[in-house]
Amino acid sequence: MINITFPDGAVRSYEAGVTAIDIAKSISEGLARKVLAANINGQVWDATRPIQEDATLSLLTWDSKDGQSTFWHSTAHLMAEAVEDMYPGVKFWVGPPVEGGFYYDMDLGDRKMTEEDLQKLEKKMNELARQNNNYIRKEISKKDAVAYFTEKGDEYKLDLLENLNDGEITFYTQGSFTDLCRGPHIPNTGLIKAVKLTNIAGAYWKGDEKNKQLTRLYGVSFPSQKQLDEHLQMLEEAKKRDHRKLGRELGIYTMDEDVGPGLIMWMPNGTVIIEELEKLAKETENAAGYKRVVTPHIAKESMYLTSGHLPYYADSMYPPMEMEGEKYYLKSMNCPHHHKIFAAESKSYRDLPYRIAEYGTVYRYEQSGELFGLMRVRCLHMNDAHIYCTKEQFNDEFRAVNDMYLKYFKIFGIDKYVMRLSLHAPEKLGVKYVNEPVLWTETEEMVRNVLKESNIPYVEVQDEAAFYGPKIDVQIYSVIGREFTLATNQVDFSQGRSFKLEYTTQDNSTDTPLIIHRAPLGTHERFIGFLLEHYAGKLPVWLSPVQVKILPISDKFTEYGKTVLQELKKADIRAEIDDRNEKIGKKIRDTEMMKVPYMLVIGEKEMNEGKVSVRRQGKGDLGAVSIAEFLNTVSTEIKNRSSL
RNA sequence: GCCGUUGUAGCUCAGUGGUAGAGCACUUCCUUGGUAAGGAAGAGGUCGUGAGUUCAAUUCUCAUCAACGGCUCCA
Repeated sequence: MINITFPDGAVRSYEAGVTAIDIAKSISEGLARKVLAANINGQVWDATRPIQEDATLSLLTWDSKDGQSTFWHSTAHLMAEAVEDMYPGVKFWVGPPVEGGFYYDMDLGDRKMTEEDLQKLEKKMNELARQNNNYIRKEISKKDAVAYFTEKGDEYKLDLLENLNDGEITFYTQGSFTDLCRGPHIPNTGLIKAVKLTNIAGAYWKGDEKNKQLTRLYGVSFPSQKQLDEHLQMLEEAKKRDHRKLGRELGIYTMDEDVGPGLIMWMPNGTVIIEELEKLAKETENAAGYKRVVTPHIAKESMYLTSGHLPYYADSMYPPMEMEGEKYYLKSMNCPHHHKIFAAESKSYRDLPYRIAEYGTVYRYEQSGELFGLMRVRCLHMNDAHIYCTKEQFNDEFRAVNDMYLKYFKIFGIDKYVMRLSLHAPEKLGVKYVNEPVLWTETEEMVRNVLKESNIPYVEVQDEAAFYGPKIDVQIYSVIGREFTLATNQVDFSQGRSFKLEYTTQDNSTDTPLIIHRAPLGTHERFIGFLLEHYAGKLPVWLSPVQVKILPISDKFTEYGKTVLQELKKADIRAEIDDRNEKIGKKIRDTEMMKVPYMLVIGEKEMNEGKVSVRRQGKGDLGAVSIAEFLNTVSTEIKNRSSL
């Protein structure tokens, strides 16, 4: 007999060799039907795998993340079975569960998969699922495993086997499909009640673009049709807050083939948002001791050779223009220009920290397939600044930048983000990173300390640093789940030397400053893209292109409406009047759709009493107040940059 | 850049080997209406671009450009 410890601490005895399913049955049949897998001593196991020793156990159902992953992983196998049926001779690479579903990478040879095939595959998968086949785990020797896949002619699985040893190789079989797989899997295909194959994509083998491109099939599945329907419904809802859709509907930005891919044109509404963000940035930076600078959009090749950018990033810079025998590049970063400003006057330690800021326009020739709405573009406006400081000043400066981030995030109500400490990879020194092993270690430790001291939660990631130093990235997710770096705070111990930047120290020698590159508000493009999705288009009043819309009931009240409009404009409120020949219901609907935060409905009653009837977007009628009272409310809300 | 999909009016989308349609938006007229779409009429597109097949191409084929879903990349 063995002792099984349950999550609540209860201990029960079972025969050795008992399975999680058996245990579930001993509790209730209903529970047993829902069990997908089990957590045994902290490891996820098949619910059908015999337990031989004392163990802690928790049963995993759809309600747990591990349960879902197992479910999706098993569905990937089911899909592979269907694919093998439709495409005999197909070779498989890997098919893991991912956030929101699963995929399987495969080599179809010369054949192509089309959207129609997906529906046929779904049908086949449903058929196979209804056969109620068990997922059967089998431990197998490396020799036999190699023999199996050699026979099958699947060089991808053989490649996987190369890195595995006897004793750690298992096969899983369901129905007619057998796969090399670590597992675990759900007990039976019959649990998979609803399947949706979402898309076909190419994916390089082992993620390397030099390798062959495999066909990747994405899908998602659920234990009930209802859950699938809800999932699809949720995706539909998410699409509604896609910044590309909102950007068009709200007149924020546009793009045009004649202008070029990835080149954003900000329309009047979007420009208002830009100006408000810049106002915020300038206020904040002024208060924090930054000075503003303005630099040109181009520079000679020699500067990017000095900076070291050209060798690393030539491919993603627009090709140079030739003038007077010189090559000029569109700038893809502002730092070199800023360094030149630092170098323009001799500096002493008394001048440090020297902080200069610019909403700099930079151009990056991003790969065509990477362009994505406002999030990934080829011309961007960075909330850029560079801080030149001594080693002694570094901690305070770096922390001040972090504090600035947190201040901004509070204003925007940004709470779902990950701070990522991006470190170098020692084996790539001299290739991807400047070859200064000691400086790397030192500065990485400095940055880590700042994060620790300020109690900011963060994750460390290798091989994500800039070529000139470690950095902290703030990662966010778009509504369709793509990850982006919203803001960045970087240490640079390299360019100061490259540009021979110097300051006179207190003892009259010279030293090179450390440089901090920072962009808490990222770029206008990405930040506004993010904000549109974050607020679902319902921007706070201070950011709204139109803050107040005046809606006269009929044209008899247009004149009064215009006097209200003048009052609002005098108070610097962005207001408009809807004097179209439309009914009030129509005017309200249109204004609601444009997500204007305040609507002022005015008619006979309001005109006679010198009032306005206030309607808040998404909230409805708030009743009538005097013009002065409304002005006061709105002005305060704007001044405080309130989020609601 | 690579794989796949798509490209018809400002927007969302039907449709066809014989040079096109709806809804919304737009213009004009009627209507003067109290908190999410009042009514009528009108205007608007060489069907992404280029070539090929054909008596005839928006429709079929190829190329190209762009967008979309991924992969790779992201100072």
